[in-house]
Amino acid sequence: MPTIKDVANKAGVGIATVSRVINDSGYVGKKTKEKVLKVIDEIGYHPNEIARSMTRQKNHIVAFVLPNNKHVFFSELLYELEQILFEDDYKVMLCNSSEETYKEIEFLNMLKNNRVDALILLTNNDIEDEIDSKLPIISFDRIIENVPLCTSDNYTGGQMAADILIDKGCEKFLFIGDDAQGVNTPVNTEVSKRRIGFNERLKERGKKQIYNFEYPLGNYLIQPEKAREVLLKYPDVDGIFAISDAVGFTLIKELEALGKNVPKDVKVIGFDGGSKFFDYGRKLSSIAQSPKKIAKALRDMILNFSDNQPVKDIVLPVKFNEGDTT
Amino acid sequence: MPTIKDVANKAGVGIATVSRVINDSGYVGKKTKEKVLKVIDEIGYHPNEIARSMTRQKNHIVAFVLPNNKHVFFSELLYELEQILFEDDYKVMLCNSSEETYKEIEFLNMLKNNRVDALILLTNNDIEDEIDSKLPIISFDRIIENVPLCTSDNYTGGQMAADILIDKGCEKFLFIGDDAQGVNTPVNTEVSKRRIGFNERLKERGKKQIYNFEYPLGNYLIQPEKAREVLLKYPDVDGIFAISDAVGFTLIKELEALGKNVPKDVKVIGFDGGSKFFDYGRKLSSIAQSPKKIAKALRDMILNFSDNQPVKDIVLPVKFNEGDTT
DNA sequence: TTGTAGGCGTTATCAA
DNA sequence: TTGATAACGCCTACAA
Repeated sequence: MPTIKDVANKAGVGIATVSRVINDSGYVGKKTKEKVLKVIDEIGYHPNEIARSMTRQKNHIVAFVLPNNKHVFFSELLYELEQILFEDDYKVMLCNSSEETYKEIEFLNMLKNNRVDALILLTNNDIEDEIDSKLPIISFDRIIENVPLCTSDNYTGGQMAADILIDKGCEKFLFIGDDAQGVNTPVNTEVSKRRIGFNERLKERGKKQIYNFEYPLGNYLIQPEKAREVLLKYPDVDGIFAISDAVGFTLIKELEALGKNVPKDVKVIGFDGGSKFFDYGRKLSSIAQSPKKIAKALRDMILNFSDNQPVKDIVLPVKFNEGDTT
Repeated sequence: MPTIKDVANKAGVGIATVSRVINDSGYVGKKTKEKVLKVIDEIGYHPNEIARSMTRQKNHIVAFVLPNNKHVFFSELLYELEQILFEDDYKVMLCNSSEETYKEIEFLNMLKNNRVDALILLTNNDIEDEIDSKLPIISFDRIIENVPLCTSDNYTGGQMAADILIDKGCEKFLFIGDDAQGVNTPVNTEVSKRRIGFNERLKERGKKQIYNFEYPLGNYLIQPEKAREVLLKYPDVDGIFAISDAVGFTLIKELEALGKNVPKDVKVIGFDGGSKFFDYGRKLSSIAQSPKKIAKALRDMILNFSDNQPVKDIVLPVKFNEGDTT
């Protein structure tokens, strides 16, 4: 691999001049510039980004720590994030924690070691003690002291779900989901606001028959047997709000297996987006987050970190995607 | 951030000694070692990986260039790859090309810029001219001269599909899929061997009624209208081999919409895995690739690159996952 | 407008 | 066993 020195030698100039040319900085004579560019092309010189990172102590990499890139919503978010950061010449490092504490911590160390420009953290464990809030960390969906937060408006989303079910005539409600989200230890998650918003709005509007079933989901899914058990336990429920689309879908399948008609007997609303599942059966009504908007918000936060600007929390709006299950 | 120098000063030793301690290399006195480790802990020293990469001219990063991490099969492969490389302390950089030529090329440049130890390339465009085969590039599913290849045994997979459909009594066959896989320009892809293996085995076993429908899929999906059009064009077909599960699913939906019974009237086999779709409706019979095995093979190839060992092509076996569509 | 030299934080070589 | 010191490739004062 040719270096800046090779270019300088061959062009008969100093390395500083070559540096100025490739960075388009400082004064460079027109002819000199042309000559340098020609040599660069001839010998196929590419600046060594590692060396650049060395002086800058930044490597233009953003690490995204998440439970699992296979999950539909996460995969969309990951995709949008990578797409938008590409425009600013940031690269995305994929860090699947598989919900393991030791992996989350290892990735945190990577931030310290690798000097990534920023780390986006979607934890499933209580690793607050491991976090140095002076580092460029952004939390997605988890509330961590002194760490800037990006999330969707889960509380309003819960309220919306309540309003929709009430307006459609439901009387007996069930929320089903994983409140803790932590596998090994509970984490303080934004996601629980879905339940809280749902419950509070129901009460505000005078509804009394509300069941909450909080089940520690493994891998963000509910086992069909468990779902059926819950449905059998609350057979008179006619309005269900599921913490995610994935859970919502399992519920619908089990409801139908139990001979219920969705949405006639029971209405179901999920959370995340719904559209992703359209190809595979029912169109699930869902409170939708926008992966694209989230990605943009994260990008803005990252750029603020880079510019040493203050990084403020961002809460993004959700919207109702009507399917055929309400 | 403290540096190796800070550790050396505080411990009253030279930086070389500290280096030996953190790398566990060379001789270090027991007491010296303890002292150094204590200081490292006290001041919270983390070796700067950028500087390490500087001397090594390697950064322990593998770039994975793929069309889109949202696709089910790719997302599984990505996940498995990240998981397995984590064990060897490699980080994975996600590079979505979105099937765009300029992005693929930009990611190739990243490799030249010395950022990554290896680059796994799943292209959708003819960028062979841009590839320097002396660089640590591994091609997945695409045949590129002088670039080591990792792929599943698509040819045998096609043969298997033929055998299964024949054995189940089918007489009139349809292959449907995207042979070129290139969006802008055709690429020489391993994937077309699915069709070739299928056709050749059918002929070997004396079958004459074989239709091939090669449709340039955008985004790896087939539009439902297009699928229906094809099915109407070949109404007497009773055995279908789809290039992917995603295409297979669309076909099943359209077949059912046309009043056909799957598998009674028409049998359908997909390719990739099948199980991923189990939750959302039919259990599609499928020639399954193993993302885990592929990831392991890729890991081995990467390690060989690192050790300057020869890197040989790897072709992995596929197996038939029986669902309820055959 | 250009070139020299020091520094970024490590590793590796070579004396001591 | 240790510790200077020279790379690694680039950027950036500072000088010329």
